[in-house]
Parts: sequence; structure tokens; C-alpha cells
Amino acid sequence: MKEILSNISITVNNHIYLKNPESSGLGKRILEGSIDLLDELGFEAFTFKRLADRISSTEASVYRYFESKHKLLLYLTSWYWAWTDFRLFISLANIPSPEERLKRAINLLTSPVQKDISITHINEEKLHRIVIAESSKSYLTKEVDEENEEGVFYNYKKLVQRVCDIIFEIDPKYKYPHMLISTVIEGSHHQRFFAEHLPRLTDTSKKEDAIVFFYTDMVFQSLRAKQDKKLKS
Amino acid sequence: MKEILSNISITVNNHIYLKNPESSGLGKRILEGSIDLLDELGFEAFTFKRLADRISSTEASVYRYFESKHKLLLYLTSWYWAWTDFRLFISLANIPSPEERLKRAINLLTSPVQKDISITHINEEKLHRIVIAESSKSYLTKEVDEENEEGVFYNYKKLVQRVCDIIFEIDPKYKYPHMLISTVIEGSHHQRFFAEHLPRLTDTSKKEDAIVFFYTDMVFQSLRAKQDKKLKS
DNA sequence: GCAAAAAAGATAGTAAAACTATTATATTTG
DNA sequence: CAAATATAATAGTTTTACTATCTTTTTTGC
Repeated sequence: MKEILSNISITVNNHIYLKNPESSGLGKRILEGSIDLLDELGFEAFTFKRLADRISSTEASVYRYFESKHKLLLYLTSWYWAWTDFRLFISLANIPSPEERLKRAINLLTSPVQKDISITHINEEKLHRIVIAESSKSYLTKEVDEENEEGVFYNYKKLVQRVCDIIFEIDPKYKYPHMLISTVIEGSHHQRFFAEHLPRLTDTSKKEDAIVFFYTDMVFQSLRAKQDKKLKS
Repeated sequence: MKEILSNISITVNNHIYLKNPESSGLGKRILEGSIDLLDELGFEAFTFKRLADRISSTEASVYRYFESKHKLLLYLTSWYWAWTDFRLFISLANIPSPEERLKRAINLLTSPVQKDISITHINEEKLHRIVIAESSKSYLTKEVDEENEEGVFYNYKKLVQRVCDIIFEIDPKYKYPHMLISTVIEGSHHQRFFAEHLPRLTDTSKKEDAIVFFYTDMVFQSLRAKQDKKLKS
């Protein structure tokens, strides 16, 4: 995958950074280092000082790229949504049946991220763990409206919309596609976190992937309620 | 309601506080003041210094009740789950049909909190907004396992279990009751936040309460998938 | 009603976090 | 190679998140 896609790149809204971290070696070290450290320490204990030490740079240099650790988190999650949207696009290409496309979409959104699908210097497996544990902190703030106006959540909305478009093909009358899909995305992340840390809030069975199964079923049952087509679930 | 229930009180795991805030006037002012301030400022900008100023006390005095603002948030959310569990208990009393009980439970878990159901000095309407915007920060931390062992999430688990018990009555074979209910609770909170701040991630229709309807439908459709009883949805 | 105990207030102080500013040294680019 | 730009090194500020100490007020048990 690396070969084929070496000339595509993931873009993130430029209100999120001061200087594009993809534009320099230090910028890339900041991204790599912050993914490692956020995964190790969590958002609360993560600081630019610690990041600078880890990548053998200085606090002041990191501040030239991102105005705060909150913006850095926003960058990483936004990158993740763009990357997920891109993978989704590929996964759905040339599949004529909307039901099959929806099934593949849910599968991609709710499955764990495997190491081997990396396309860049970014460790997507670690990034996935960061998104699970930290991404809701990127919008559950008092600055959300302001930042939303700047377009920093565009990549997330775009991904949700892409899946909603499939639902529209299956049932143009279905009233809650966005609610359904954002519930699937946020929900599956929460369930992965619960499975690891608060197992009594979920139902873990190690054999099959209960999370993928549950949300696939949930979506198709919710849609079947509104229409009575046969589904290849 | 205030009259009838004046002798019941909500209990919170004692690992969460240093001194029980319900045991003194200052403690109650801390609870009241923190609910006001958290609602106004959000968790990030909330500090014990600001809280102390607001309630005309001192930082040091607040620290005698809670060892950190994180523990205070944990207290408030835990209180909220106990209160919700209590309301649920009442709402389900003497309703024989498990389907009807489940419907009432989903309704209670996904509806907005109205002012008039207050039983204490706590402003439950504000607390509900805090739970929506901040409660996931109480467990999305690196300390979650440690704190979970101390039992600080017990009230949340208990609430989820209570609803799972109803599902068991309806369909003892259903495999994912905890996933279903925690998805409903977390999901409905997220959707309320989205409706206000990120509307493109949800489907708002101001007339009826789309969120209650959506999750009720979701639950009953998910269960109908596994069984074919008639439901009064 | 009073003494002892406990709670709260007043004040001060520390370590670290979250930045900003300045100057010097590399590195890039035209 | 000069000029521009990026990074490093260093230092400083303000705020947060606490801890410590001492005094005053309130509670309580007799």
C-alpha cells in the first residue's frame, strides 16, 4: 500500500496548526513523538516539554507548530478521520450493492486498526488507541462552537456524511442517518475502551468481534424497521 | 417530590472524597458552586481557586473535601448515576410488562432533565448538562483501572445492570445487553451535545424529541432481531 | 455552659504547566 | 554565497495544582 499511495497525502484544516507539521523533518518528529507520548501518558499528563525532550528538540520549537496541546490533539484526530475516510473510499470502490457497501463501512468504522495498513510515518495503530481514549476531548470543550466555525471538525463530518449517503441509497426516507452513524463511530470507540477498562459496561467475547457484530446488526435492524427489503447481513 | 423523599439520600463511594460534602454546609456549597461553575466554564477552565472565590471560601478548604477537580467531577457524575438509578427505580415500580418497563427506562435515560424533579440542593438540570459535556472525561484517563478497582464507577455499572435485567426478562438469549444500554446512555448524551454544537453529526427536528425516539427504536429493533414477540413500541 | 475537638479561614509557599521572548546557531533556497 | 528561514538554547512570566502552618470559628460531649 505504501508504494502505490506514496504520492497521496492527508490534509488537515490549516486553522489547526501554526506551521504545517508535514512540511519539515521536525514537524514529522513532532507528530511521531506526540503519538508515542499520548499513547503512553494520556492527554492529561502529556506536555510540550516532555514531547520536546522525547524528540530532542525544545518546547519553543514545538510551539512554532501548534499553539497548544489541544490543537495538536485536534490535528491528530482530524488526520485520523481523513485517513479513515480515505480507507473507506477505497474499501467501497466498485462495490455496486449499497447494502454491501454499508456493511463494509460499518466494518471499517468499528474494527480495530491493524499495523500493516500504514501509509506514512504515522503509527496508525497507536493513533487509533489515542482516538478511542482522547478524541472526544477534542470537541467536548467550551471552544467547540468557535473551532467548529473555523472548520476544524470538517474531516469528521465528511466521513459521517459519506456513510449517510449510502444509507440514503438504501432508504431515502430514513430520518436519522447521522445519528445512526455517529452513534456507531462514537459507540464502537467507547465499547473498545470499556472492553479493556470497564468490562461490566460491555459484553466481551474474545472469540468473535462482538463490537463489529453488534453495530452491524444495530444498523441493519434500525434500517429494516423503516423498510422491508432483503438484506445480506 | 421534595416532601416525600426528604429522608432519602444519594450515596457516593467514599473513595471519591476526603470528607463527605453532604456532611456540612461548606460541603454543600462546594457541590452547588462547582455545578454552577462547571456549567459556566467547563472542566478545563474550572479551578478550585475560582470555586473558592465563588462560594466565599478558600482553596485549602475545598481541598479538605476533594483531592482534585477530577475527583470532584467523579463525585458529581457518580451522584448523577445514583440519582438516575433512583428515578428509574420509581419510574419502573409496579409496571408488570418488561417491554413497557424497558420503554420507560430508555425514555428516562435519553430525555432531557426537567427542573421540577429536583429532590435536593443540587441543580439537576445543570448537572445533566455537565454529565453530557464532561462525564466521559471522568473515565477516559490513564487512572481508570486503579479507580475502577476502588469502585468509583459502581453507580454507573449498577444503573446499566438494572436495565440489562429488564432485557434479560424480555430475551434471556440476547447477547449484548450491556453494549446496547451503554450505547444508549453515552450515545444519547453525545447526540444532545451534537444537536447543540455540531448539528451535522446528528439529525435534529425540533418538533418531536428525535433522540428519545431514535434510541427507543434502536433498542426495540435490536431486540426484535433476536426474538419475535409483539412489542408495544 | 464550657472545654476539647474539629472545621474552616487566612496566608504563604512550591513545583510544574503553559506559555512568550530573545538571541545564537544551523539549514535551506534563490 | 548571501539572505532568509528554521531550529536550538536559554530565560522569564503567569497560572494551576497543590501542601503547610497557624489562627479563628463552630460543633459536640459532658
